[in-house]
Amino acid sequence: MNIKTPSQVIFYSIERAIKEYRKLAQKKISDKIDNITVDQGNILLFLHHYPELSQKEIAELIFKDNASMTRMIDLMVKKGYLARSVNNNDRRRHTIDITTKGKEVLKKLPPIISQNRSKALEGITEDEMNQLEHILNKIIMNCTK
Amino acid sequence: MNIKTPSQVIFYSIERAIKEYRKLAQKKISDKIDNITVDQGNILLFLHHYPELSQKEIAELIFKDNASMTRMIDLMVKKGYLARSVNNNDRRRHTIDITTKGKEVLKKLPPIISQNRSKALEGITEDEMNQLEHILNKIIMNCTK
DNA sequence: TTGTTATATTTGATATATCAAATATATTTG
DNA sequence: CAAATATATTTGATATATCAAATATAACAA
Repeated sequence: MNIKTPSQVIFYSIERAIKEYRKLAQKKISDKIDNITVDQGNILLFLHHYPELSQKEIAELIFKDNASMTRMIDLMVKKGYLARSVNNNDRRRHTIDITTKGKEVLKKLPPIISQNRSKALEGITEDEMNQLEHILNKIIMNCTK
Repeated sequence: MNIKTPSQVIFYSIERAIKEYRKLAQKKISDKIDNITVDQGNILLFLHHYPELSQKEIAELIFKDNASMTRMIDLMVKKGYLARSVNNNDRRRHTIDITTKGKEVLKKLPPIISQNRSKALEGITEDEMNQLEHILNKIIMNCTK
């Protein structure tokens, strides 16, 4: 396969970068909190800031499928981090509440996440981050339009 | 959550970009080839170029776990794209051969992939690709070192 | 050569991804 | 209002991700 053109390599790099970051993030979270995945942590954080979110809305925010979201929330309910009840304004929707156990996790999460980001972005300038953001947005637009 | 700093957003963008690209790629592949996933296509391509690859080596190339690789190859054998046999030089390893059915897929794959890349990278300069590559590599290094 | 250590693959358990179909409730239209 | 359509969630089927433990073979060391 000799020398690869940038376009051949670029998606490998994107994929690898996010996978390595997730691996790091999961490791650091597991070191300090039992039984929580990166995605479960994200769900807690979003629900904390926007308590009214429906499953569908959370799914969009963290780029998951509705079916995945049902199962993730199921699991988090089973583990005692969340409680699910029918929303009386719209009985199709569910209201998701964070339990005391979920709130305990929420206390520990932010510093870990911010350390993970710092580590992963070490030596990268604000300017580079903006470039990265800008180019990735182009790719996202190209793929979704 | 008001205004987000670049570092808060960047991993979301990376994740979203690769997910949207994968979605596009899978759709375009499924349009023309039955019953093949993006990853299965990648396995075929790598095996085509490097027939001697072991499962472990393929796994590294496409950033998969060994356990995932076992199951992916199992499935591809079951579907008739690959044949697996013990390597007589090292009986721990398996030799993976591409079947006639697998070769049929291989013929159709490259133009689809190249179209997908072109679409996803439309309007992005070579220079931007190199920048992207460079920054992503920094992230990868930071996460793995 | 035997015991120890290393490597490749598999298996089990659990979590997530994705599509399509099913279910329940809301909303819109004739 | 009744019928048609839309939306939110669930379920089933299949694929992949990840860790840890098991298995088989190879390579090395005493």
